[in-house]
Amino acid sequence: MVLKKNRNNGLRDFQVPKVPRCPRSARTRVPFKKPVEDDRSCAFELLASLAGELLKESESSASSNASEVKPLTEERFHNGSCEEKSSEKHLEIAEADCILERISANNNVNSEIFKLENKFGNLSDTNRVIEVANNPEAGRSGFERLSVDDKFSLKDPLKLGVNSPSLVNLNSNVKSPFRGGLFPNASFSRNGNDIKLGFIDDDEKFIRRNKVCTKSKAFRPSRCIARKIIRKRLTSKHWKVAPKLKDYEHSRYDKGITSSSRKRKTYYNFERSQCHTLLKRKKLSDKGSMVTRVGGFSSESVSDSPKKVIRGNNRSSSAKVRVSKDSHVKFSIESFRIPELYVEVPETATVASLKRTVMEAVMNIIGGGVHVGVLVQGKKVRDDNRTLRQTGISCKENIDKLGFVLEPSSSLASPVVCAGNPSLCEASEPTRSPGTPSIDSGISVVKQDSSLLANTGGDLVEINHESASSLADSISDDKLTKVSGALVSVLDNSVEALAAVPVNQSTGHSELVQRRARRPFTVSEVEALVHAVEEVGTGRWRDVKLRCFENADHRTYVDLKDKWKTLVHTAKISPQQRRGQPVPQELLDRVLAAHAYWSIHQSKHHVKHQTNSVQPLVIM
DNA sequence: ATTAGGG
DNA sequence: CCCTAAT
Repeated sequence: MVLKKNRNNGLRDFQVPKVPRCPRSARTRVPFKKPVEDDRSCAFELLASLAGELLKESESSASSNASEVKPLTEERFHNGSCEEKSSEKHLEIAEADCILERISANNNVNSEIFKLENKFGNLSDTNRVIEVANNPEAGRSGFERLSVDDKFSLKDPLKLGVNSPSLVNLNSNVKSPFRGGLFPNASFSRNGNDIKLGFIDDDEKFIRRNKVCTKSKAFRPSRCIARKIIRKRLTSKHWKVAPKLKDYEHSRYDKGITSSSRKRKTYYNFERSQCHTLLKRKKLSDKGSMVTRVGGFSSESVSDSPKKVIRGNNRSSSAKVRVSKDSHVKFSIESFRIPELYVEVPETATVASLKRTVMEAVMNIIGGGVHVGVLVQGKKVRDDNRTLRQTGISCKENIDKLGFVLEPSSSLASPVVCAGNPSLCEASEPTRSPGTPSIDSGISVVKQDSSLLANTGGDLVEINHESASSLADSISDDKLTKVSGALVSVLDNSVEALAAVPVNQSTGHSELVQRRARRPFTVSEVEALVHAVEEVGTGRWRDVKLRCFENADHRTYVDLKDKWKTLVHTAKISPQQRRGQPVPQELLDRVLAAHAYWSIHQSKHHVKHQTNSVQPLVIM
């Protein structure tokens, strides 16, 4: 079978014609320099990149010539006149500004969105593969988190990956009380007596690159905090209180974060001010809140191919199946549907923040690693091992509903963040979107699980105050209100009921709360962990965290503790039984040594010594 | 908020 | 990783 995506006809929607671009070389090095200005184009770029990746993937897997996908070379760029592109860019931005202004002015987003759609639909030029796409993790959180004073090398985008801890500092003259040796390749930076491991993580870029944020929790990026809160909220199965609207904000919101701790006060306040917009419940209660739903960007462009083509009628994409001899099926995918976006902004939000919000929503989707889902008869084909014939995709069959959807990478089970309206976060099957809320601008973004689209045949659900409260049910019952428009603007002013209905309750899908994406510890991390434990001892995970993982926000002290637990276990079992990325035996030995040592010595006995001076410890 | 331990 | 109980 030939899976061919014609470069001229296919994937047109992801092509980027006008969008200004930097040369590949420049993109890889400077792309994050001025994220704010670039984010718009970044989305387009990512779209283009996505197309490129898809193209590349399919072609390589289909034994076609993968080299058809060529990145824009510097050469090409120069030949292509930077100035032109640059001016185009300004045009684009200006245009976008206009659109968004119109949107905000009229509160009528439909027409404008359609125009945007058309824009997307006209994208042409798949000759570019954006490096970010190489590492799904890298681009997920949005570029705007990268500060200008980024000291990390951006030459190699792959370094931005979670599992690629970048070295902050290489002076690793860190003595281990156990080994008395040096950490060879560990990436430690010495900070007084603290050894910190510098990690770059998509979610943490912001923190790490902005010192301000690392020191005081009061300045912690609201996003992380918010995510935690959201998770917590979504996690708690019993928060069913239906306070009066008036008290809602306080009773509900404060409940979670009001704490006794005085010193965290500012933190909470900050958190609150930043996060309140996240809680869609509150939001929805706000009279002026506007929930916008952006349908997938897809254009149902019709190919002018004269061939005998079965065109997929699925809303999720525009696909064609060409029948050819030797029972090969040729697909011509004209457009993909991008998973829906949920965007919610207060009326008082600025246009700029709306832009960022939409931007981030898009980024979250296409930057988080995208897979392709196949839909037949409106149903998602889940069994990847089935043949096309078995699936009903064959020359004979009349494939009137063949569709493709872009969906978040299902490999990592990231949380579906229902920043605003949890009821919209339908739990649906394995593919969960790594949605990340954007709260920087006081705006929340919710990415809808794309598989929802698939399961529902891609129908859109109208959101309004009537249907919102029962939306979750509607979705799960497949009683979807079809909406012709790609975007529905909602002025919601009475969703009290909704606000009080936990997702779990209304949907019965308690699994909704996603567990965090699995993030295997790297050797460097293990190294750091071992080192910290050696010094601090077990049972003081907070200290361990502070010592070596303060900047690795995705590693909680619980994580560290758990990791230590597994390390000890790993060290005990035979190498054959170990799985995952192998941990150097040397480290495992240290683990055992430290474990043995600290199980005898109470770690508290050594507290003072550990904090200020490296106290040589006797290996048991 | 942390810690410890089971799942 | 998650969840919880106990601090």
